[in-house]
Amino acid sequence: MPIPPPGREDQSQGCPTCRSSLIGDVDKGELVCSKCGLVIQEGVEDRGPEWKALDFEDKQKRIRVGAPTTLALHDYGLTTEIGNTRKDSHGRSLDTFNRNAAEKMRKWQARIRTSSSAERSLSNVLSRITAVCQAMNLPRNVSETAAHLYRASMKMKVAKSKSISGMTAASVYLACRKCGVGRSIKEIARATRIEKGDVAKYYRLLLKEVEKDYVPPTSVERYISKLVNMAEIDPKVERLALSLASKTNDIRISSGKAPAGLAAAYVYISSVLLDEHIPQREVAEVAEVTEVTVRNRCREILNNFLIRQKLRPAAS
DNA sequence: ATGGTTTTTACTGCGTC
DNA sequence: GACGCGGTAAAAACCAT
Repeated sequence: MPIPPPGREDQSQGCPTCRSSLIGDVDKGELVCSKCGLVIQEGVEDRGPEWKALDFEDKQKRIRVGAPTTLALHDYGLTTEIGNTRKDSHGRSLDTFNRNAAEKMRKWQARIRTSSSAERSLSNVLSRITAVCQAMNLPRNVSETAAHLYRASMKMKVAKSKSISGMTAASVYLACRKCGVGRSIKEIARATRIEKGDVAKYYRLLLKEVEKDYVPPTSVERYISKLVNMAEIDPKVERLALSLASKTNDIRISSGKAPAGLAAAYVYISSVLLDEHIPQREVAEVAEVTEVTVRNRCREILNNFLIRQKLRPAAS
């Protein structure tokens, strides 16, 4: 059943119960009756990720990574196939001349499709990008963005004679940043089995040549959420950490500092304040920084701001 | 290449369970 | 004694110039 464009009504098929017209809710991938709200068909098509996840498990369940018809395929998934049936569109047999012509066209079409070396390498890189994104459980918009970036770099001849794996990693990393998905170079390097320095090198290249706009680093808030998700920390710690972060975000504290360390410090402070007390070691570990860094950030935050614990009504 | 800044490494001492 | 924590010095990594 084809999905009508968003908001537009599809008159061809009515709702089975009230006979009203159907509306395609593209965001949810549903076909919904305009009157009674009945969902006719669910999960018709994945359109982008659902990036609202409450906890880690939820996230695992909801993230969808796939390779449908998009930028991630070298020909956008729009391939023309010329069949080798010996009939024309009306079902009549072709004469010898036309049959030979069709045969030739078919041959060339198949040859051209992936024959140029540029095409072949493009499809190679794109499949690697999707593989990496899949392995890292990244949402689809990231792999799309990464694919787009790689295409752009290729078009601008930046990718020429560059390491394919390096460009893959850099595209994915930049895509993560553009999409606001907090993944560190370190994580990308791990997933692609490339040296961190190389990822950084190609990332800089990409930044300089392709993505000229400023790409803000992943915000501390994102890191906090990520930390909390990964360590399965009580959401109330996250809430406090986020509010502390928003109230104390200050150039004195954050400029030039690794956001992961800062996030770890906020989470740590919050956990202590809420009597959850997650050890420094633990936050440091999931944030992939050292305890020393956590301590230093903590000290700076506490030195610059007076954090008073709000007295809660005595529970006991 | 270089110099300033930040992070890591490695180590020590303190208090508590 | 094991653990969590706070601190320090020096090495390493990072970044802008």
